[in-house]
Amino acid sequence: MEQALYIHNSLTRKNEKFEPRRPPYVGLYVCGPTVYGEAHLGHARPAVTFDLLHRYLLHLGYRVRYVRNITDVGHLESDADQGEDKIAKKARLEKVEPMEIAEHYTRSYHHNMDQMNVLRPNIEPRASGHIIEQQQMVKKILEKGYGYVSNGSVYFDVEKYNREHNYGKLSGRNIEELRSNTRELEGQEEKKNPFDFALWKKASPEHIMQWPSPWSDGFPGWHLECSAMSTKYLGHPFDIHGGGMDLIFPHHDCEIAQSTAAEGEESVRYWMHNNMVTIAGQKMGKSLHNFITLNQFFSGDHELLDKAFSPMTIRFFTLQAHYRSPLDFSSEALQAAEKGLEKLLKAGEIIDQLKPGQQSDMDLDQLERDCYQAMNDDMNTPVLFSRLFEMVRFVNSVHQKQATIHRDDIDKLRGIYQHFVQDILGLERESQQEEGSRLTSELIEMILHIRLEAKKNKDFDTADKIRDRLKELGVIVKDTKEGFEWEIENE
RNA sequence: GGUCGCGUGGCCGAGGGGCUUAGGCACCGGUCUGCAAAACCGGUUACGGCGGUUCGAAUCCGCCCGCGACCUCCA
Repeated sequence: MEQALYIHNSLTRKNEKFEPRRPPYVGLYVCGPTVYGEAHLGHARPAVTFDLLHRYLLHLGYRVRYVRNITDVGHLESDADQGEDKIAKKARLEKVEPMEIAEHYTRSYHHNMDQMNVLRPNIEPRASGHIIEQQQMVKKILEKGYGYVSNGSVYFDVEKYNREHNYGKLSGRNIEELRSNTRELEGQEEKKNPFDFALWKKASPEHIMQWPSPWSDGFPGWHLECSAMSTKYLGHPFDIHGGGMDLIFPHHDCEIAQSTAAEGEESVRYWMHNNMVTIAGQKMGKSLHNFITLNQFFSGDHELLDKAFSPMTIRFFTLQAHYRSPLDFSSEALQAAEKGLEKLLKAGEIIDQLKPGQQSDMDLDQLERDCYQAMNDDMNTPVLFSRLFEMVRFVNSVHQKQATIHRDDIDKLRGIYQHFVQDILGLERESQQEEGSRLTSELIEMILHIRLEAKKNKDFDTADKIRDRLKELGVIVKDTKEGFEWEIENE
């Protein structure tokens, strides 16, 4: 692979050549879910985006350690009254242990991600399992003089940090702007400046999730877990940190500040951010009644959906847009994606049936170069798909004997398909009742042979009756020159 | 209000100063077919608005309109 991978670094806002610090090893950290509810599209997009990156890096031969956290503690309810721990709040409502809630939704998340063929990260650390590491980081920041204790809580001294470094460099904010824009909120009197953020927060007595610390019984500040866990598992500095665009400020700017304060230098070499998801042109939100969970997509059980959409369709649809563009979901667009995906998967099956000819009517080396070029250009999957669909057209033409392919090129074609469609894009046919279908297949074939006889005898009434009846049962029959083809309709 | 980003044909979605017919879906015509489906071939519909820079702008600049993310304890 001569070409080099370029990725868009949010820090410089430019596409940069990707060069790992210690090849062939690559450290990748991505902000994972807060497990207090079912996974929705806002979870699917970053998961699929960075799954693509993960898979591509593996394909290129890198040894990747992919870390994605599970946030199960410490984050406060914004619209809620008391600033009660989000998970604790839900637990009280449902009368179960907070960890039970976290566990439940973690499993649900895993299940949804498996359905979409998202490879599991190598490590999925939980914030609750890394309280010690987070406390150590707080200590380190205090020792270096970038934090201060106030009433049992520890805050990060943004002003001091900003004198030597650039706070807000990732989001393009500056401290003066923040000063003038900060809203008046309760509890600010503990802080030197309103824009200081918590490293450790003292818990109120009714707060369920809390841990002892030198400063108070409390819980770690929001941004700390990612800094602590990425350092622990990937070292310092590490290669790539990813997440949604909505996390750039304050989350990732705070991470930069914390790590830099603790370690003396920045910890992340490439920042990558996926764009957001909208539904029928609107942002997704519970109050807008367009909040759709992945399970609702898979079942079709939502008023905005005309039908169910398979996990693989959601994956394909997500990848059809570039990860840095906004992605708008609609029933109509998804139905188009469903057909496109089917066409692509079908072509994969046809490749195995191709008959070789004298020469090839398509330059497969060029095709392969084009595919790599698309991926290397900041993972331009829309362009990759346009190349792959050109390949699909060629495959179908050969299948219909309107084009030819040389024997050697069939293997090459199969390789390209395997690498790009299956390995990198992670698109595969969802297993449709594999077991017990052998008898079914043979029965269908037998019936179709009888139909072929009928056709030969010009008994089209019988032939059509068989085809219509099979269609009712979900079996699509297609006549060909040699005889017939059939397939089972989706769903 | 501030920062950043987006606005492409019926729908989705790349590209990004002249030449990409991008691609998918839909629609129309053709080939094939007993018919149909699929596939293949061909076709239609573009670059939010107004100015400017340029020999030339969808692509650069300005303003306007519309949409989105973030703006400190909500990943």
